[in-house]
Amino acid sequence: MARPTKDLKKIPSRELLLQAATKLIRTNGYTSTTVDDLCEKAGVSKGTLFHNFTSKEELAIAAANRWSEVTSEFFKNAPYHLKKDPLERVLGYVRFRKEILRGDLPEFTCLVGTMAQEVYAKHPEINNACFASIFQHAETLAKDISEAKKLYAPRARWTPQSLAMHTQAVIQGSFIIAKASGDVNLASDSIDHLEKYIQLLFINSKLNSKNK
Amino acid sequence: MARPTKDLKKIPSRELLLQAATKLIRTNGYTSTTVDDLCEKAGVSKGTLFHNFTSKEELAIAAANRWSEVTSEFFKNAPYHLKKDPLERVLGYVRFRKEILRGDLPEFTCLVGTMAQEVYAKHPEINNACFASIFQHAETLAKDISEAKKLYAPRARWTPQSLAMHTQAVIQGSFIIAKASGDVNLASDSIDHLEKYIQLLFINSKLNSKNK
DNA sequence: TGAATTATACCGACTAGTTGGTATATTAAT
DNA sequence: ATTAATATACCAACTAGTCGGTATAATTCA
Repeated sequence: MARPTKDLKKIPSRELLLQAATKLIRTNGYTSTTVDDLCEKAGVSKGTLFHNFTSKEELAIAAANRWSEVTSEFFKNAPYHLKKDPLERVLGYVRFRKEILRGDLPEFTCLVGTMAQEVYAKHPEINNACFASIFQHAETLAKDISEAKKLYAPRARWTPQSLAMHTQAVIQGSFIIAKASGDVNLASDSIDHLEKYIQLLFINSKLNSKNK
Repeated sequence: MARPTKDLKKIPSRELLLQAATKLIRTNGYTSTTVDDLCEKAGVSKGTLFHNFTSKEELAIAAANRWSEVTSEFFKNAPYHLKKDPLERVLGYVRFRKEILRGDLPEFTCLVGTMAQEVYAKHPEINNACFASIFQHAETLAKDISEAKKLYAPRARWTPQSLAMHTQAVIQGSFIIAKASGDVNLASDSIDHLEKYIQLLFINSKLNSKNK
């Protein structure tokens, strides 16, 4: 007794709405994205939206949470994780972030960074979801940084957490510059500087260790 | 024959509106800031707003332009400019940016960075004004970086412009992190990393030069 | 000078359209 | 038959922007 209807089932409305929210909010921000826009983009009626989410705000929160899941999966499967040397994994991460600056701005720009900036005062719950996403992502990176530090710069005074968070700041900042200028290369250049910084941070410690 | 009425004249409505726009948009973003909010904050009627500006968008553009003027004046008068060594001026700038992270978020956060991120797709003219502001500011810094480079790292392959823009990216990114987390220290830490990067960039070049 | 004219700054009620959200109806799944 | 999912019509609040009009200042003219 096959159930072809279920197996061939189309993407559920909830998922379509989350995707629509991600696209539209990345492009135009939270406030400018209207409920009607979301419904139209998802190809779904207003009733469906409010059947799945109690409010536009809740949809935004759900989108931020889904963003966390999707991106963590995306980076988990990225090739740089295969490197055995933790420093190479850290540098691989940074290079990977540069490589994925392709296509139109809303395609590589960060949903949660965009939203956090805009809604932090009026929608603290959305803000919390955004920070959780950024923080969680930074923590994953911090693990590799921590291993690299133990290996190559055990005495350095900076913490892996702060370097991980700095990495996120640079990436978020580079998105702002890219959006403002319309020139992705500026974002790319900034990430190059970040890569160089991390290299210098470790190379220098290596030298210091040798000299002591 | 004194003219006390004129001399004691109150701040013109136009100026009040620009100040209101700066405060409100920094806090809530462009779209969430309503015309009524702006009027109320400025203590001015709607008629007055539209007498001085043709649209909310034009007010935002004017606010971005005024932001350029005010901030450039503010940094021009900052103490780090007195240093004779250009590298010290560059480092002084970075330290100064860290020092002014005081008070509530909307007090030190960047108007044009906030707006650019939000409006780049729907209000390109606002976006242009924002980029002009960021770019102009970066160019001022690039001059000092350029002098420092000639002095201490003439052969390094990075350009003063890209380092100046990177500096802006870090600062903008640190604002996002601060807003998302509600913790100014994270912004502060990120700027510390930036300072260390610039130091390493020059120290390392000095070493390279000596070794050659 | 001082009255007439004109330009500027300002006000707040109003409007046409939009907003997030609801109520009710219809359809599909079990 | 009952529940879940979707659609549509609708609403009250809000939105940016308009309009008719007033108060004040600047300019012109007698």
